[in-house]
Amino acid sequence: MRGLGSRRFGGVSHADLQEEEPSQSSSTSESTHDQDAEEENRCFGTFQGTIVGLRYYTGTVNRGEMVALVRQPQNPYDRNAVMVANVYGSQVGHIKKELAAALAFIMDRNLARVEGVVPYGKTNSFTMTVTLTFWGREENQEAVHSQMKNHGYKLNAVKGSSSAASWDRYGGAGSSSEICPVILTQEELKNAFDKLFDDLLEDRTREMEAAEAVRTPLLLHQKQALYWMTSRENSSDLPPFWEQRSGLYFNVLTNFGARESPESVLGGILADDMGLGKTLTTIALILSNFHNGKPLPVKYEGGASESRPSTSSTAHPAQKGASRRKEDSPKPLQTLKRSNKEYVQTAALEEEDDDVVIVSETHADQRPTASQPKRASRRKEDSQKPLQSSTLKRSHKESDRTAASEDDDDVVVVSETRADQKPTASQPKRQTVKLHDVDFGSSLDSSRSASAKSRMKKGSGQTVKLHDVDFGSALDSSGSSLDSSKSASTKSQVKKGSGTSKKSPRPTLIICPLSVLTNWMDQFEQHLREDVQLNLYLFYGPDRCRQASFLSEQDVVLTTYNVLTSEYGKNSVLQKVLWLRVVLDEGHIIRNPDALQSKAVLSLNAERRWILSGTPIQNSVKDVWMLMCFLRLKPFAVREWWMRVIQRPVMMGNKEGLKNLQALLKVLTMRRTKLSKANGRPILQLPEKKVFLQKVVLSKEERERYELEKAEGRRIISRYMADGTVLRNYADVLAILVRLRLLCCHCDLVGKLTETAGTADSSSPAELRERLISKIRLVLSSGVDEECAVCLDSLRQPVITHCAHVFCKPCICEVIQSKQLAAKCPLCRANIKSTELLEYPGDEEDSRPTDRKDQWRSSSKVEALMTVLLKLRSEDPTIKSLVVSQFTKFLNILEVPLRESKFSFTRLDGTMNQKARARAVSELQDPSPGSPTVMLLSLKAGGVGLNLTYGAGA
DNA sequence: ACCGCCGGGTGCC
DNA sequence: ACCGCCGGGTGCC
Repeated sequence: MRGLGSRRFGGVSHADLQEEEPSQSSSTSESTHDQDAEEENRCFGTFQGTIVGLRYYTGTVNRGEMVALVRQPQNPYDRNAVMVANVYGSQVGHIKKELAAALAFIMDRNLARVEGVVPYGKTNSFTMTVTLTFWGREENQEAVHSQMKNHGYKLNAVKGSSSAASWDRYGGAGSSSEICPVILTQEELKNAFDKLFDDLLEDRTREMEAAEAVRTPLLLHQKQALYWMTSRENSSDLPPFWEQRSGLYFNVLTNFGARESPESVLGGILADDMGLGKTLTTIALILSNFHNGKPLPVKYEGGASESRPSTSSTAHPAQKGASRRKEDSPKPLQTLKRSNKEYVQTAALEEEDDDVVIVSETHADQRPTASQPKRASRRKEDSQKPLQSSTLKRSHKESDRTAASEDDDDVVVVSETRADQKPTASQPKRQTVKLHDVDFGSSLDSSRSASAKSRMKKGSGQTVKLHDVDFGSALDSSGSSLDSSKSASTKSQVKKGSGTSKKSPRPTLIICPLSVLTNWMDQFEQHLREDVQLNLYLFYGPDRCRQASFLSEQDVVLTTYNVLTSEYGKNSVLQKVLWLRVVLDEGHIIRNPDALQSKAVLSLNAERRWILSGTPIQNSVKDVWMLMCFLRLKPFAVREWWMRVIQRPVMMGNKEGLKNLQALLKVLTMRRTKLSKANGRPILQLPEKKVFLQKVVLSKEERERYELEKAEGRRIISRYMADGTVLRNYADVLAILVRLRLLCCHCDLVGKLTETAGTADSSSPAELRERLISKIRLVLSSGVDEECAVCLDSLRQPVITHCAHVFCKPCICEVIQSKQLAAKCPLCRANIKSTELLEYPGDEEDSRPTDRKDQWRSSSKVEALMTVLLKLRSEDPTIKSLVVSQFTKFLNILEVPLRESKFSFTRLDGTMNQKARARAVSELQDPSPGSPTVMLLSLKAGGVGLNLTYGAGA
């Protein structure tokens, strides 16, 4: 569906992604994003057309500026209408109707992509010339020419370098002056990127110390990253490709000019290799750069500190980064003075374990009398939920006046102590809630809810606004357009919304894959000074608090992509809160714009946005678009402009295009590899990696079984090959390969061959169902990390289609819904219906090998492993080992001999909840004698981001 | 639009 | 005059 975007660019926008508004064009298309760029690259010619009706619209264009042509089939005056919009999405006018009649035919049938450039700018207030260029597949050229001819128009041929060069002058989005485009290979692209980042390191050498709340000293390259990130967040620089020219803000790629400055991109991409400390750097950023380059005002246990770094703001490196900010005037110290403080305490929560003390404080100039103790937060703490904290015990009333933001507001601090603390608790729990509220004078509670309400109201008002604006303006739906007065009012409303409480947003939202959730919590614990009281809320689990007011008061809210996605569309509280910053860990996982999680992420409101990713460009340039969308870099949040200005030129080998892409990434990205150097020295000194490859010879019996299955598998696959049905039977093919790999581990891991490799066609519905269920079970229960082809992430609520392909249920349902009866399987193009989806019934808990010890038997691989483990233990009884397998059932088998040999071990696999995972990791890391020395680790659950350091290195 | 088009007013030079 | 011409009203799709 979105493949059509380039032809009806208005349909693809934030509005489309966020609000899920039905697009104006109701047509659907099979084409994918890729095809746009790779196949429609022939220029059919150009034509001088006319834009009319300028005086009815506010959108303006400059000389040489690109415009978008958008079909308006629903236009009541002319169903052939073609609307013209500028880069910000403001309508400029319409294509004259006679020409529109010709274009509509071409555009509706995708015979050509029509791009417009305004060569002269506004010469009168009624009409305007536009140079149209037609691009498309070769086989459609004739049809386009004849259609134009039928309407009395003749395309000007584009031949030779002269016209190409003139096209380039209009914005350089077309072909380069070379007639033959050079297609860069993936490899060349990657090299170009790597070279780019190498060059970058030379001018990214400035450092910044972390705030004192950060305990772990930063390595040099981390200080450099911190400086860079801080300066990006405090930047008032124009976004890439924007320049200020004679009082106007000007986009050099599209030639779009605007009177007001486009918003700076506050954030970017931290693309360091794994292991360089992206997490620590991010934690340091959160603590070190709150507003105006000041540290996050955290409290310190014992009340000894008042967030000291802010008192030395002039000396703090953060200030250098912040100095470009307009309103950069560090608040004088006296605003920090504590006067007329008033502490109120209330034990509020009834939960046996969770006494709450509200400590509030008033300002000198406030009515000091009326502060009423109220229950601040009704968070019902599930004792299972590991609530992160870096402190264990705290006194009842300690409250620090902290410099919170430019507004010097009052800060109400609501904190809580626990009555019965277990000093030894491995999971210290704590609830510290800081309320920011201006007028808490009368009743804390009522003012709070009033303020929260007004904030919420403002928020939804903004949404309504976006729905209401006309189509042209809706193209710019980031809610921050600078162009039209309508958008300007939206913008001011946003400002107001967050300013109702005269507070800038406080919390940072971190979104990460489930597998690294504990890692984040551990790292907060590990890297913060012990006495720092950070309000970190884990937004996870069934009892998570969904109160916007509560979340707004946190310093950090940590959640997963799955939680975010599952709340998306249900009026999620995460979308209501205005975040100070949103951090996407493993941010490349939003690279599929059709995936729900991508849409959910784009819908978040934040001042600053960061993408953490070891591999920001996984496959190609295409991956970058979603990142730019997330960062809200104008004008690329609208796919049309990204395609036209960056992606298509790059894919066609246009040097200018690649240069532009590089310039873009250069500004927004920091990337170091393990081999990178900081100030001439390697940034990382890891012990040398040693790989020992031990080949295990199968026993005779195992080998026979293996060969048998191999022959059978070969037979089945070659039959599919002969029939040309390999794709259709991919599940079977996968099954065969998985079976062979399982056999290499242990024969008991696979059942009889006939069970899974069922015959393909003709069976009763019941048989079909049976077969599909067994397939999905095989795909899922093997422990292989199977991806959903729609969202490219691990399967969530897996379902299997009648064509035997497995997807996340929400993903495939969305596909079906968008295509209705025409829905086809994304993998094999077979027709699919939502009624035919079969859900995964769950693992049949058949005889786990461990359950039947009597029947347990070993295998060659098990023996080999045990030999190694025993040898290691005899050399060093405390040595710790990780045993990794893709197959959780194999881990089951391994438990038996491990127990037999009296190994103490832990286990981490995908079935374990967060708490269990955390316990498994911490147990393994326990250095005391008798602690586990082996961890059984499933590759899927532990493959990404698990921080399993042990010993000195930590 | 410093146009084109429409339709009413008008009618030798 | 069932014309031509004049000049005011008007104007995207």
